[in-house]
This record gives sequence, structure tokens and C-alpha cells, in this order.
Amino acid sequence: MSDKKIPKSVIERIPTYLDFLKQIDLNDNQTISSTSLAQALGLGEVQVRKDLNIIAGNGKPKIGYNMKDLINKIKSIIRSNEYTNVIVVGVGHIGQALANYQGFYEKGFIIKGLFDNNKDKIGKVINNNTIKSYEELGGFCINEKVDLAIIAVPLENAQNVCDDLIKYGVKGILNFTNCILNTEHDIKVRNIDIASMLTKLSIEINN
Amino acid sequence: MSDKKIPKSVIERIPTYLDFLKQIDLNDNQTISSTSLAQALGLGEVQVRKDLNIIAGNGKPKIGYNMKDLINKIKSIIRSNEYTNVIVVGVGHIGQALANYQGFYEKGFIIKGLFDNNKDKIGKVINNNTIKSYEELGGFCINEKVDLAIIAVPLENAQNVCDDLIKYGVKGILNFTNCILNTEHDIKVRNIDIASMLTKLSIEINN
DNA sequence: TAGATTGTTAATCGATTAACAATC
DNA sequence: TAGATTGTTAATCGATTAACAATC
Repeated sequence: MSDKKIPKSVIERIPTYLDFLKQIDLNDNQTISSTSLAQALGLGEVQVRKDLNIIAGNGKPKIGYNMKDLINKIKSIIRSNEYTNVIVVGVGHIGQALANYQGFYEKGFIIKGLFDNNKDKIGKVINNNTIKSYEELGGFCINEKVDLAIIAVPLENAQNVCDDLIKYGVKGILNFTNCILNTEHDIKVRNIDIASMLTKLSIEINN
Repeated sequence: MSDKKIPKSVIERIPTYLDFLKQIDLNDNQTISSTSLAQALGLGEVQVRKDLNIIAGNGKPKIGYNMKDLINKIKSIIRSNEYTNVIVVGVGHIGQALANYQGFYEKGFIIKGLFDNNKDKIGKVINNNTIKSYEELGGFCINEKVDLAIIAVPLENAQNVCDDLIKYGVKGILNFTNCILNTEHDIKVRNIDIASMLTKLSIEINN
């Protein structure tokens, strides 16, 4: 990356910007101002201006930001000019839902493989993906250059799977278990712990 | 609430503390120090001490924190001495996975109702819950005093469902769509946008 | 008493917001 | 030129970390 590091807080907002920009007709609107973006997304307008300056850095006074350019800049930050390969490890209820999830493709992700160690599941087809044996994980990750993996296995297997994925060169993990994954290498991990989300909501309601 | 407001950053960590405390045998260990907690959870020890002070506020020098007391304090913050009723609106792939999710009960949540507007789904039973018609939503929320709801409907219906839920007295919403929900009232919303999570991971990998 | 551990006060850091200058 | 809109610099705010005093 030639550019400076993007602050964590800005990363959090980038998908929101991209989603919104994508849904606007580029023929009708060639530029957009930070003011209108801020209003539509419920953010501060100075914040949006600062974000866009970090992301694209070529707004024009009086005119705003060129939408096409903005979208391309964001896409290049995400590296989503091409599709990114993702695998799902663990095809339980959550794993199945993910395998069927329609939102990935339009955001530039393709589920390339499903893995499970349950013999009854191996070979079954979900949404055009055949469930593979866990033994095939290593070879697959290396051959297909898998960068991102989703862990949706039972809690007790999560750390093992995580260790394996790192070994096989995966660079980012989306973890659906509430296991605190131990990762020494510089791999990126994000956790989605659904029950904890409810817990946090519960606290906020009473806070 | 008689106590002061709990800062947002501390709320984020409370489920982690509780999960960890619960898995320790209370007979073997009656107290725990901030140092050991910090190490186990990969947090700073001063941070843990500050958090626990806000949460419980009765650590004893040389001894640490009484585990039983700590657990009870956290539970009272979550209001999870009793079970909290949750409903799921939208029984697609994600909704079904949630209906089957085993992690809720042990964290004090019970899925009390599943709702969908698809006639083919209404009446079907998932994990002991019969899918109800969307028309029944209002009466159900009011009668059962539902505080928390999970939205897992298609994007285009999300705002409508949200408006209805607010009308029916729901206080917190877990939103699985990538719709930016518009809520004027002081209702708490948390978003789980799975595809955006992958997007953020993608950025971090290249950042 | 001495040492471990807590709680408090001050310093640092990053993110947000405000004020204002630059410019198309 | 005047006005809208950007970008920059400074102020504020909240969270984290560091230093240290209090105490069981």
C-alpha cells in the first residue's frame, strides 16, 4: 500500500459509504457533496469530509466528489475490483445460512468452499457448493489462494480450526463462535457473537 | 438505574468478562485478580481494574474480586437474573439458523416467537417454536412484553418491521439486514451486517 | 511489617467536532 | 464577484495507559 494507513474508525464506515453510493444512479448524478452524504447516512458532515479526504482525497470545492471516482477508490481499498474467495468452515445451522446468503456476491465475495468433518454432511450440495471433508482444507486454501475464512464450528474446535487456517495462509477470519481466538501472527480477526450482541443490547436498554 | 451510566467501551467488554467467569469452577476459586483476568482475556490489567470498578466496585487489595459477587453484579446489569424474551422476525436462512441457535438460552435469552409473512412458512415448527403470521406480531409483543427483537427480513421490509416493532414497545433491535434503520425514539439498535464484516476484513488485510 | 493488589489521579492517544481559510 | 463546498488547523471529548498512593 502506497497510501497511509486508514484509521480503524474510518474502516468501520467505508462499507456504509460504498453501499450508499452504489445505489445511486450514476447517470443522473455524477457528483455528490459531503453534506448530502452526511444527511443521508446520519453522520456529521465534517466527519464525512474528513473520511472522503482520507479515502479519495480529491473533492472539489463548490462541486463535491466525483461519484464514479469515489466508488473506484473505495473498491481499490477493498481490493474488490476482482472477487475475493471465501471459505466457510463448519456447516451447521449458521454455516448453512451463510452458504445460502445472497449478499456476498454483490459485495465482491464468492464462497469457494464449504468444509465440515461430519461424514453425513460431506458431499451434500448447498447453493452449488459441495461440502468437502476437513482433510481437504489445507490443499484447497493453498491451491485456491483463499484469503478469508469464516469459522462456524462448535466452540471447542474453533481454536484448532483457526490455527490450521493460519498455517494454510489465510489472512482474515470471521469468527462466529464466542471463542477468543489466540493468534500470534498478524492475521486479522473479527468476531460475530450473536448472543453477546443481545447481551449488550440488554445492558443498553437498562443503562 | 441508581448507578452511573456504564461507558460504551465497558459495555463492549462485559459479555467477555461474564463468559470467562462463568466457565471457572466457583468451588475451586472464590476470588480472582484483575491481573489474571487481564492475562486470560488479553486485556490491559489497568483496564480490567477500571472496568471491574465500574461494574462491581468492591475489589479488595491483596485479595481481588469475589467471583460470585462479580457474576451477580454483571447479571444484574444485564438484568439476566430472569430470562429475557426475544422474537425473530423473518424466518429465512438466517432466521432459521437463529431459531436453532443453542447459545441464547445459556446467556439468558429465550426465543419466544418466530414471525414471517410467507404463508408456506406459517405454522411450521422450528426448534419447538411455531412460525406465526406477521399479523400476530403486535398482539404478541404487547402480551408477552417482548423487549428484544431480531430483524432478519429482506432489506426492503426492514424499515417497516422496525417501525412496527417500535410501535409495539420493543426496546432493542438486532438488525441483520444492511438497511440503516431510522429510529427517532430512544430505541437501541445494533447491526450485524455479515457481508460488510468481510469488507472490513478485506480492507484490514491490505491496510 | 512487607507485599500484593486495588483504586485514583494525571498523561497520552485517537476520534470527533468546531472554526476558519482556501478555492472552484 | 459571491457563494457553495472543500480541506486544514485547533479544540474537545472519551478511552486507554502510566504513575502512584491506599490498604488488606
